[in-house]
Amino acid sequence: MATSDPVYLRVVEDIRRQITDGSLPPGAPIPSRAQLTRKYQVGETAARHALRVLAAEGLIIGRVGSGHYVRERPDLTPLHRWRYLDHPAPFAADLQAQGRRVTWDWHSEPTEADPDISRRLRVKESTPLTKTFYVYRGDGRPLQLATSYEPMELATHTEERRSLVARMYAHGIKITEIVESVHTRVPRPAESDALDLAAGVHVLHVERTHWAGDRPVETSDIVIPGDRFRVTYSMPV
Amino acid sequence: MATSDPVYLRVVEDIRRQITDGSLPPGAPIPSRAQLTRKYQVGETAARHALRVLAAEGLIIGRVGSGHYVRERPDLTPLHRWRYLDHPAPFAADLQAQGRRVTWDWHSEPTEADPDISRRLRVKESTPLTKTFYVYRGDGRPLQLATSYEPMELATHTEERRSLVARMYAHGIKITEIVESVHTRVPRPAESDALDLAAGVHVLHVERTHWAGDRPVETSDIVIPGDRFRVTYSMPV
DNA sequence: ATCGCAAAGTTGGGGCTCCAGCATCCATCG
DNA sequence: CGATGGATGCTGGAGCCCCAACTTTGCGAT
Repeated sequence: MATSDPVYLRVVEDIRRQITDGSLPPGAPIPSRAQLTRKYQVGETAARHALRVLAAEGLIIGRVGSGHYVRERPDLTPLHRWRYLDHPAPFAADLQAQGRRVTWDWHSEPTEADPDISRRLRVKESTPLTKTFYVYRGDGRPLQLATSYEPMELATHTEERRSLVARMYAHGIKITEIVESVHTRVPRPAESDALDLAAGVHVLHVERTHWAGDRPVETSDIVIPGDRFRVTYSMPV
Repeated sequence: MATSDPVYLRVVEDIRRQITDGSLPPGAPIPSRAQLTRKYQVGETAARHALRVLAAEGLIIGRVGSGHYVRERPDLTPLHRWRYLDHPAPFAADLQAQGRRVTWDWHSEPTEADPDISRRLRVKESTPLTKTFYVYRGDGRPLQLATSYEPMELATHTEERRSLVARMYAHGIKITEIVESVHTRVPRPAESDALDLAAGVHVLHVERTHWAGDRPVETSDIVIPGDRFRVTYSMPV
């Protein structure tokens, strides 16, 4: 706003405006470093920094050798990778940070054919899947349920306390993207039991799928009680 | 992991590990650029980049002239600033990005004494507050409700389509932090009406407070229907 | 013993440069 | 006519440098 604002911010704000108001639609290419340098009369450092900030915000994506492009779907959590790597359930890391003792246990079993899950993993219904059921507890009380489905040949070593990402990596599969969809709903009876839910309490349902390139390799349903679920976070402006 | 990994990542991962395993507790100072350069035998660029990444992740905070420190509360949304500046309600920007036409209207009125709100704003119960009620619609259908409370003398110009942050800035108040707490609950009758909720549907309740330094200057309750609320986001790993 | 001030350290903005690796495109060769 | 190969342009990593603004610290003077 003021003239003393860092110059890279001018670039960031101008491009951001163009993206949010639609003049740069999804998929549109962003000017390259060299072009930005000329267009906004800034140094290369500022141009690079602007692109890096926009990429970190999830608004654009850089493709090596090609250029930067407006993302199809804005990416809400580009920089929170670390809190997802060691836990199949979100918020567990946050709860730990809040000083609560989080523990979890799980067991795996083969799963019968489930059209919905097969569709999510884009495999034939006959493909054998491994279903792993997790219960998360905070200070002893059940906090979250997670049900994870993986193709059976990939699901080795689920008994180990290793993250999915690390396990897949051992198979030569590199997880490149996680897609989550969140909504709330009425709990199923089994869920009410497992979570020790009071009558009438709803749950947050997170449907998460791990992708390796354009192939889904794991999908899970995470169920979080609405009354016990309370996340507090802050952001510096 | 591989030796070909960028060197700054080695620094990031080592510091991150120390923070998550507790050897660097909240408030602890992170070595400075110069110290990191020596300690990890990397260039200054790599050291700076590592600190920038950790700061962007919300794990550490940099204080000019002083140093970087482990944050007390990990910051979940450092880089999503932009999506909060123009909307008092979260997800509105995301819905727009999904191609839905989001509109909203609002009206302000003075509010009677409310101990709970006064407590949240840390003002005496006698302090006059302005209450602004927002309704967000996506393609005509009600999507979210928001009720915002501000001290009356700050709440001028709420009739303008300006963001809270910009309005406060005009008062010389710089919003430095936003704290949100999220849980789900049963909707109140008025909310069911306004949101056109089917029976039995629960809502997401977001309690948001804008802080200027250590002083809360606005607080709002945001209500989101559980059935209509569906956010999908992706993250590159 | 306390106050004030200067020096040293630190962040954040900005600049310039080099290079590896990848993508794209076009021209040339079979 | 089609396939191959090279030139060109782009990103991302990395190095080194300079400077303004701010904090912290310690010294020296009162």
